[in-house]
Amino acid sequence: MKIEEIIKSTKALSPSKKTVLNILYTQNIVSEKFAEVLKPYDLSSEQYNVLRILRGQNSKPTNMCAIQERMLAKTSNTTRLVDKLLLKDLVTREICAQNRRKMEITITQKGLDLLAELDPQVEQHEALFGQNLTQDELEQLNNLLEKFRTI
Amino acid sequence: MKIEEIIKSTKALSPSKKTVLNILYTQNIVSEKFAEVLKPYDLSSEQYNVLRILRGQNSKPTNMCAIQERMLAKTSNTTRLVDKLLLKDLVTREICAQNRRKMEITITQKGLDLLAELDPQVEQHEALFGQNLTQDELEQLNNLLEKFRTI
DNA sequence: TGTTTTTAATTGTATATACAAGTATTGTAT
DNA sequence: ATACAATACTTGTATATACAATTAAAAACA
Repeated sequence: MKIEEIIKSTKALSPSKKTVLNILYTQNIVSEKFAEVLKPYDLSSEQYNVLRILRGQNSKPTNMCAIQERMLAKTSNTTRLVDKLLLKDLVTREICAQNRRKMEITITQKGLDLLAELDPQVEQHEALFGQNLTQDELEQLNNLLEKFRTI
Repeated sequence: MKIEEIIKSTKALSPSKKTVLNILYTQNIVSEKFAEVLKPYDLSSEQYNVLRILRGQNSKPTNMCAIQERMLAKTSNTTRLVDKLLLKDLVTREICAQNRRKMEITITQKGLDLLAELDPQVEQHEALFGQNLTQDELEQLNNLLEKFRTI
């Protein structure tokens, strides 16, 4: 459905405005669907993202700064996300011996098992959206988005 | 910057995964920049969106359902957004005489003035992102996003 | 008419975001 | 060595999202 129909706009919109709205709306759709995938596991997409980052570090201890750097939403509050993951025993948190200001966050086996269980479902979620586009079109979309956000 | 660099991914990502991440990340950039535009006016993007919808109804009284239908984030809590706008005298809220379950939300002159002041800045925000793309490319991007989210 | 269902909106609770202020540790400079 | 600045993280407050439960009014129906 065209974005004008979705927001029930009566007047025509400029191409730039349409693109901004399309990006916001598409993100909403993708995120809602992803939340559905995670819901049975009582995990928010932000918590999932932190776990994924920790595994990406080959499960080595990672400090808060490094996690934050790798997150999509650069301003999200990593402390409180890690707090939630700690309560579920999906990560551990220890003070770094070399620099006592730093925290070492490590994904637990339970966390790794959870991610392993989620992997095929996450892949399916991504493939679901990709299905209507060819590889070429996906690449084209990626290039256009990159160009668009470069200001 | 490519999405792999942004999330500092060491391994290659599937085109679908890249697109999902690109959409989430681009939305973040666009939204952050938009929040900056609104900040001096002490208005959140969601509050702005409600005001824009009310003006779009030619400033006629609009009930909560109609507002919600036009919002991009379909699950956002319109009651509490309107509460905030009421406190700032940007809208009024009255019980509908025909159907006392419904609420009639109307944008005030103060709300209209605020939007009028914001209009050029909002347009500039959108144009800023569109500047690196031709009209054709913007249209292409709109079509690809529409195709991508159709599942 | 009285009961049930549907509709419209509000409220409660948990989570997340945005941003500023605060605390503790380390680094640097005199 | 002491003072000051920078770094790393936490905490507080307001706002927004997600979702379920609740309230109130209107519609449907027996």
